[in-house]
Amino acid sequence: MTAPTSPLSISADAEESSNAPSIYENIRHEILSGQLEANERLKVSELAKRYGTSTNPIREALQQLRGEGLVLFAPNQGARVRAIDMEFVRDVSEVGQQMEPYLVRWFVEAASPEDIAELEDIQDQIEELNFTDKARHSELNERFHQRMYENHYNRVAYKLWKQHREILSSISTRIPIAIGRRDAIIKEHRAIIDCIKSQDAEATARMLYAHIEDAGRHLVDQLRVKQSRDRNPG
Amino acid sequence: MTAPTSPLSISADAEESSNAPSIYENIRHEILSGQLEANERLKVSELAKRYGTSTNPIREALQQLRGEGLVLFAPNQGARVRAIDMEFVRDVSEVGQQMEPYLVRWFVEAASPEDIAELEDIQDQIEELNFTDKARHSELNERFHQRMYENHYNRVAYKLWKQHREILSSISTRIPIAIGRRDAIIKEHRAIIDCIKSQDAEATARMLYAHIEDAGRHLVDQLRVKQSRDRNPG
DNA sequence: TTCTCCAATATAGTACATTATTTAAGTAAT
DNA sequence: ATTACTTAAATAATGTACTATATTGGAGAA
Repeated sequence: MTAPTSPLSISADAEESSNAPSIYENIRHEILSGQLEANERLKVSELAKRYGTSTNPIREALQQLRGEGLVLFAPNQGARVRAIDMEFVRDVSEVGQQMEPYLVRWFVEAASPEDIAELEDIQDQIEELNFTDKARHSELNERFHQRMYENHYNRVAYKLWKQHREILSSISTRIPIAIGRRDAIIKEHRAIIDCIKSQDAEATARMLYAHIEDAGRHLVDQLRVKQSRDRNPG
Repeated sequence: MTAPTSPLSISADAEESSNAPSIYENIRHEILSGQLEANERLKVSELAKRYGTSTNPIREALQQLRGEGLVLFAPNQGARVRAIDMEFVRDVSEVGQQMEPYLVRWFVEAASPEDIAELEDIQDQIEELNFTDKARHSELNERFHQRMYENHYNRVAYKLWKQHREILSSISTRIPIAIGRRDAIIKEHRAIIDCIKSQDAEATARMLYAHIEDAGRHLVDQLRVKQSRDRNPG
């Protein structure tokens, strides 16, 4: 219904990302994709050189990211990349666990047959892909969830979900999906669709709560494995 | 335990507000307190003159507020104050309604007798004050809730709550509290304390869910009254 | 190694230039 | 006369260049 996209926590729908990615979007992507490491210092002059601008636009982009929480400032020491570590992922995931059931209830009430058909179509694509392409799977998975929430009347909640979702999917593309988890994802998605079809908002909310919990646990577990591997390589 | 204050959605605990309020904090306060009106244009040069600085610090403060969602940008048109209208308040309140039960569950598990005693002490002060001072009541009410959440392990959730709480209390100080609501607030707070004492996390969560719902409805209703008054004064 | 101090570097703020948008005044058309 | 359109001057946003102040990091001495 209303337009989607927009960076921030609370923003109204205005704030549209135009075609050319801004410096803000670039740096944001560099942080989420891991090109910029955790706690790495973000030197303004260095970034300015890299992006071919003066320092002012860089500083403003960093301040915006600060407001979003992806960048931390210390007085007279400038900016650092927010570490996206296990605690942070757990925290963000648990917030999502609270929000998604809330968001989906409205979808169950308001969904048209076309909405549900589209959801099933996305799920078909997920199953067809069968986890052969991690990035593509992540994209489809995001579409699946987004399709349910994007028209929610609560734009604050939607934006919040979207923002957190971007953080989580940025890591999930850097982590393997365990075989057992693959089956579970498909089962859980199908179960959620069934609940929506039977118009049972509370049941859907419960299913989704469990689904996010499983996804979050898996993510944190895999992150723990990765971290211990990174520490003692070989 | 951990220090309070901090602007943003996701930030780590670093970001401390030093003693002297920054330009960012000043503008933020001006927005929340209503000194800057909804959708009012935030002219950089004007603010710079007012704060006795050059334009750069102003621009950076505005970008930070943009990241937080309190300020909206349009290309080549600069910043505007995010309208804190009924829909927005409803949205923020409903997000809180999802988060607070989650936050309080942990408190119920972890609370020491001293924690509970402190909570009762704050509630005593609220009842003693008996709504004679709206600003002071709002402060105590915030303390009551904050006391339950401030030590939660999920810093993302806590910061999010805190940020939203500041938005809501900024309006609640500008509208009257209906007589009936006063009794309800006291009853609900006492009921929550009782639930905590009996160590029933789920019951506490349910009570709190209802409490936030009531508070949110009251806020939106009063805002509706105020808005129609503002339109046809007399 | 550990500490001190100084040079190099980075941040944070000021001043200015360029480009786009507002605004209002003037003109034409209904 | 009023509205709609044009246009130009004023104003504001956005970006560059530079300055002052603080921190960082490394050489050299204890």
